[in-house]
Amino acid sequence: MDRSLDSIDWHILAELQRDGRLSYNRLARRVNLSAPAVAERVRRLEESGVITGYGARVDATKAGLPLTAFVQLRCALGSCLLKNTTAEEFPEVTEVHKLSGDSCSMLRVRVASMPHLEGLLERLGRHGEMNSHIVLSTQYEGRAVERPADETRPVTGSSGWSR
Amino acid sequence: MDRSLDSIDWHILAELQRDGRLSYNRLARRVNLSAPAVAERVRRLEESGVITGYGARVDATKAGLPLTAFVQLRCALGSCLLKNTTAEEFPEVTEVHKLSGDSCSMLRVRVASMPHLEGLLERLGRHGEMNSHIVLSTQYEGRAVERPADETRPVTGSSGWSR
DNA sequence: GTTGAAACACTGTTCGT
DNA sequence: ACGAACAGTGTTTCAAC
Repeated sequence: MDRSLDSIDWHILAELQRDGRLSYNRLARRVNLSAPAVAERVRRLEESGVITGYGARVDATKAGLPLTAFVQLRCALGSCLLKNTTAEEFPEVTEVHKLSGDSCSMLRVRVASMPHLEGLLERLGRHGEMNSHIVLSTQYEGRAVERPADETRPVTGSSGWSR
Repeated sequence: MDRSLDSIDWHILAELQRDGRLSYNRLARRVNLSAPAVAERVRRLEESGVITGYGARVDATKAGLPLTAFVQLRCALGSCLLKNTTAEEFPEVTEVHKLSGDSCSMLRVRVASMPHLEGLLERLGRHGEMNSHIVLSTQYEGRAVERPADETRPVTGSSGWSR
């Protein structure tokens, strides 16, 4: 059941990520399969959890939330954000990642205005040392999950440390 | 045409972000409107660019790309990543943001394995000073674009600096 | 995995309020 | 301008090969 994806699966994933409303008919034509066959593959991708759902893509800026920032948080002892708050308290926080390295987490936030960001950072700052980075512009985003190139990419060896 | 979104629009956006395959019939029922009325609103949201499309959500880990990292890049003069490379050369890079502050850009990357990441960072490192943060786990992600709370959030004043 | 058929559901339009 | 019904079309899903 955890068998890897073949190239037709990747083709299906690419098409569905580009247009999640494709019918099995059209999708089947694009991947050169019949509708029932493609329906069965999609069903398997959904049940195995590779496809988690379908959603509309919304332009946050056009919707009135033009500001994005990344916030690195180094949690203070006993006031870790993850253990002391909920997602509902911080609707501006769109992502929370635990990190290796000197900050324990990386937050992504989205706000309507600079005062809004200022207030948010003040509320976040109570939970530890903060390092915020305002996004001036987003050059590239929303790339589809693609099949990784299976070519082995050799890393330059450090001759002085190899034996 | 750039008129702001009312609460029904936000309700529609919430439903469509949760399930992009909702028919106008079901959607209309959920927002207490008729199908033609809701179809017209969705059409406007699409044409005004608030809704940019519909797509399948794919679990990158389940698809064989379990590693994510953030990379802050401080471009070296004359070898800025954005001006000297293309998206095709770096399929692992899923986002590129220009930043304020000491690093000129924040990259988000997604790879299949640690050697894969190592090779990628070596290739990226040629374009400037790098600061990478490996994501250990993602606690929260994919939050829908929501209506911002319009309550003004007053920021604590700094009494010593106000007049 | 493919083809064909039948039932179903959806969309877009038209009309009435 | 909104809501309701109708007709046409496209889709899904089953069967058999």
